[in-house]
Amino acid sequence: MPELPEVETIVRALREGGRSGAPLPGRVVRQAHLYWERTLAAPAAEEFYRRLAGQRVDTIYRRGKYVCIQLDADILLVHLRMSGDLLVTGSNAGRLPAAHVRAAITFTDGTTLVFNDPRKFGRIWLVNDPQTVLSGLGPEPLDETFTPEEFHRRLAIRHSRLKPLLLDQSFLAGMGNIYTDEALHQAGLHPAQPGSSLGFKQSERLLAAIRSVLNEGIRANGASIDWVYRGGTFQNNFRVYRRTGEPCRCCNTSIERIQIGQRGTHYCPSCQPLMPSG
DNA sequence: CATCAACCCTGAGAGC
DNA sequence: TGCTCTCAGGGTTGAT
Repeated sequence: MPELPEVETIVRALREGGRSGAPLPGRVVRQAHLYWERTLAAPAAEEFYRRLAGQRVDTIYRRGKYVCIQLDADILLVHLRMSGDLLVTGSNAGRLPAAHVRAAITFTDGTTLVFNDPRKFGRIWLVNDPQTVLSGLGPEPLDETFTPEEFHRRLAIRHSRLKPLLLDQSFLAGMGNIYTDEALHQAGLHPAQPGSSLGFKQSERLLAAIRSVLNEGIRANGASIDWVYRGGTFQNNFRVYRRTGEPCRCCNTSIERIQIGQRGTHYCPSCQPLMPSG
């Protein structure tokens, strides 16, 4: 499931070329097509086709888990959700990847940007101002200007447990189930620990752990699990995620799996004790 | 604000 | 082998 590192990997591939062919910037849209209309969040399909045609791709960047493709006049925003993927097919391919194509944008050079999404949860927006979609997002965890002091301040006013809090995109943008479990383990914090119970040192340690696992994930080109394969290798570095019953790499204690906020949560009971929050 | 449940979907894995 | 059943998982919405 694409989280920040996986989205970053995809963005870099689209921007710089690589697994998905030559770089996207500079190409001009000839035509778009939707194979599953609900993939398009806004605007209506007819307007989407009309406005997109003729626009040239400018810059490509990531905000939270969104892929942002800046065009001449508008910006194309893509959220991959559970199973989405973006790739570019070659000019002489003429065929789309067999599996689950929900949308395709063909350029004047004959290449096509394909949105593949087996579970149909992914969404695409074409808007003039990205803020109409992205305004609710919290800070970027890897942004250097986002300080431990600021992070601690945000934690201090939230009584929610750390697991659902870190998954809340308005609190912090980009974390998903994998990297949240991994970061909490690295920080030695129990997933049910209330955010407001953390002292400054613990907040600082948590932010460092978050950055550490995200950077590690990016370096590994993301994680490849389930049926969505991206060529990433971070799954080989999991310390707790999907390691239920296996020994903790730090202390050999058996990793446990619990439900917190409707999410499967993996942690080491020994390395991540629940601290009294009084 | 915190918590929970339902919903959107499909493929994988389990059970038979 | 092949069927049916359950469930994960991000995010949104609505209820308590």
